[in-house]
Amino acid sequence: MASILTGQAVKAFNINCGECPIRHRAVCSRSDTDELALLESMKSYKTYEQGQTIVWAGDQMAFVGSVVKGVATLSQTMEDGRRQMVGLLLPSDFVGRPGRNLAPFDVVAATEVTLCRFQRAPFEKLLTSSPNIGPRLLQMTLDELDAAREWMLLLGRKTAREKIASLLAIIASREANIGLRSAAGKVRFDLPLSREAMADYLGLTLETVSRQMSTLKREGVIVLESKRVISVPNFANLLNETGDDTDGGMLT
Amino acid sequence: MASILTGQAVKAFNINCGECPIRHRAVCSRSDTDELALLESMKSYKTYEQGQTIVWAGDQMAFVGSVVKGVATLSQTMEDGRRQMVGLLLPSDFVGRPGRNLAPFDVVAATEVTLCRFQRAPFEKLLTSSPNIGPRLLQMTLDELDAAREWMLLLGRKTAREKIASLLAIIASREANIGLRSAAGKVRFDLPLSREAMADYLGLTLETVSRQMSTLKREGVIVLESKRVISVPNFANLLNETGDDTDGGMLT
DNA sequence: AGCCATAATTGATCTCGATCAAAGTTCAGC
DNA sequence: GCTGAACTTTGATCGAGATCAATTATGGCT
Repeated sequence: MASILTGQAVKAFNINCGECPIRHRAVCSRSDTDELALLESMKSYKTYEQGQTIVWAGDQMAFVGSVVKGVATLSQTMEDGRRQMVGLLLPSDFVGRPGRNLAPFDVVAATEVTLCRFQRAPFEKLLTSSPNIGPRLLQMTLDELDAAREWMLLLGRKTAREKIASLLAIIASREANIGLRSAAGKVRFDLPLSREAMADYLGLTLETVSRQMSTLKREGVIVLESKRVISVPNFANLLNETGDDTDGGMLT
Repeated sequence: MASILTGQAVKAFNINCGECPIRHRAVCSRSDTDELALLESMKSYKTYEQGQTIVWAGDQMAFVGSVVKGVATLSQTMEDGRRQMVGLLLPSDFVGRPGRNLAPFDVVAATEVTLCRFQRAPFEKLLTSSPNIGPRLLQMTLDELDAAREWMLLLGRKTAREKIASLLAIIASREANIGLRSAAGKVRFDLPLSREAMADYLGLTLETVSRQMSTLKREGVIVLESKRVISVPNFANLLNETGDDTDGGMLT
């Protein structure tokens, strides 16, 4: 299932990653014990503090891996400072591109972020020798592509209100691990982005984001328990504001 | 090289495709004679007339293949009719998604389009047996992803004028087979899209597209030889209007 | 050529979101 | 608990692009 949220919607590895608080999703099948061992020996962890740039666009990227903890963003910036986020990386999302030396976009830690990393070179060697990893990566990338294209609809055609509602619905469903169409009643979740980061993602200004949040709050669609903690009394009401097909949600 | 133009920037197959006016790009290496023969036996051609929908979003898609002639678009539509194009398929671009049964977006013939098609099922079997096709498809998909993300910047942050200039620059460079940074002098090319299709791609209305075209024409940046044939007296001037880094173009 | 349907241009006006500006919050650090 | 910096909200105004509405090409057809 592809999420509109991020190019990295699909989880990365299913190595039983010792110290990781999460289990990476299946790239290797459980029977690929050699691959598992090799991957296990390659991995290393690194934590980045909030606001820190993990990789600059155009720089070498020596590793691939996945987010263990925290939230990172993928974004690009124009010369005059206009910025557009092109992906949001939540825990278990994949980072990096096999076969690609240079990072095409900035990767920035939106909160404190811990990555589980694998050296790119040996990982790519493994890619050619294991019959399972390649197809899995292709499927992941196709999911990211779908997500990016869903976001193109949001950026090109949705109103500010619809954009905000869409973002909140997606974050809510991902954090709560519910499907977007399961229009359950009350949902409560943490918003891991500043108003400015939301604006960068939605193609808006931070003032417009703030105003729309206030409006949705005034109308009772959302409740701001604190600036970064939101609860949604009735998830169906939020979905109604996204502009997406009501009986289905925005996913294919 | 990824193009901002389309998710399908990278060419598809390098089969010496008998009747095809183009040569499909390398998926199989030349030595994979068995695979080549198999692919050759699977292929079939189909022509769609202008305006015809090749596949509807949500429908089964029994084939993969590539565009031989003409221009097709990938797009999605909201219930109320708002439409956003998410990819533009030019000759030699790949169509369809291995491993995916359902089409996520509408595929429409913008001009008369001829596809060279392969049944999806046998193609996927080939995918597992050949060591070359998989990695090639992964690289293609990564290029499409880069292109989609470049387009997100355009949709979210560029002005109408910059959007038009970007689109023209990309089509010009693709049709003329020149790099975006080769700021050569005069370029002349065919515009295979209606004003409405351009608007759908750029997240604008057709009136705004028309107005910006007129403005660029009035200022001498472009010359409208006919409504669908454009010449650019000085390509560098057009690039200057795209909002992208002047000494490099919009590609990584 | 002339006709007609479709595509494109141009004009007038409106509106949503941007911009400029000023308070109000929150929280880390002393 | 205070203080100050960063973040957020709110207000006033502006403007780019949308919308509504005519015209004006254009190209396919008889």
